Amino acid sequence: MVAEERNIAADVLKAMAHPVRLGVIEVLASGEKTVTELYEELGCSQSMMSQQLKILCQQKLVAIRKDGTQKYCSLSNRDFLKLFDCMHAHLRQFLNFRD
Amino acid sequence: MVAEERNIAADVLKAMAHPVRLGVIEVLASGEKTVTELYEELGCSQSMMSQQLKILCQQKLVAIRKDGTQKYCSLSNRDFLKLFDCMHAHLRQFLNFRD
DNA sequence: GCTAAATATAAAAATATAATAATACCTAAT
DNA sequence: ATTAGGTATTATTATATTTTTATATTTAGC
Repeated sequence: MVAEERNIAADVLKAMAHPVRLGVIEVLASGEKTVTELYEELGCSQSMMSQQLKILCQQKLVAIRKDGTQKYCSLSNRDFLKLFDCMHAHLRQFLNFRD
Repeated sequence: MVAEERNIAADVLKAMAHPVRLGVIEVLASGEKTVTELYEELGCSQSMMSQQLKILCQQKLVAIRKDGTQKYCSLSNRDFLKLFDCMHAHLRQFLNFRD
């Protein structure tokens, strides 16, 4: 990776590096959801969700389609779901996190 | 992932979400390096490198062993190297980044 | 046109991160 | 004991992120 790629990659990772935004990615792994479904499921405010979704969309991690008065969110790049497996292993193996 | 796991995972991702720290991980993919080798190769100050290494160590992404007056850094968890492949694809496919 | 539901934006305060410069700490060798 | 090389820490300033609250926008249905 050249320096400029690393800058952009850092922005993408930063977009994932937040509990709510990670939650969004995880929930969307099982399919499309509306904004309301997301903030209810993740227990945060509507405003918070709207702002966090914007960040995820900017980095093209999430895509949104409009239908009437609602917006449906889905994952743009399911490839990053691999991260959750790595992360689970890391939490357990290196950060001694157990259920 | 439960909420608390997401908090910790966010911290791990945050540790990776920085151009210098991504650079460190990438350079260490090819093997152990001293602190000096790292900051020379990545073109940043010694102080900066020391601080960034501390963050990577805290999240157990990098391990350090001491030998005399030098410190040798290596990757604790090579599993996250997968990220670079995902990221390359993402940069090209979604963020229209070309060489 | 009015209303209500769904979503977005703005503003502000609190907190965190980034970057630099200066200084301190270790350790091996003399 | 001093020195020099390698690394860490601290302090500071600038900038960015997070979170909350209030308000605005959009659209469907009446």
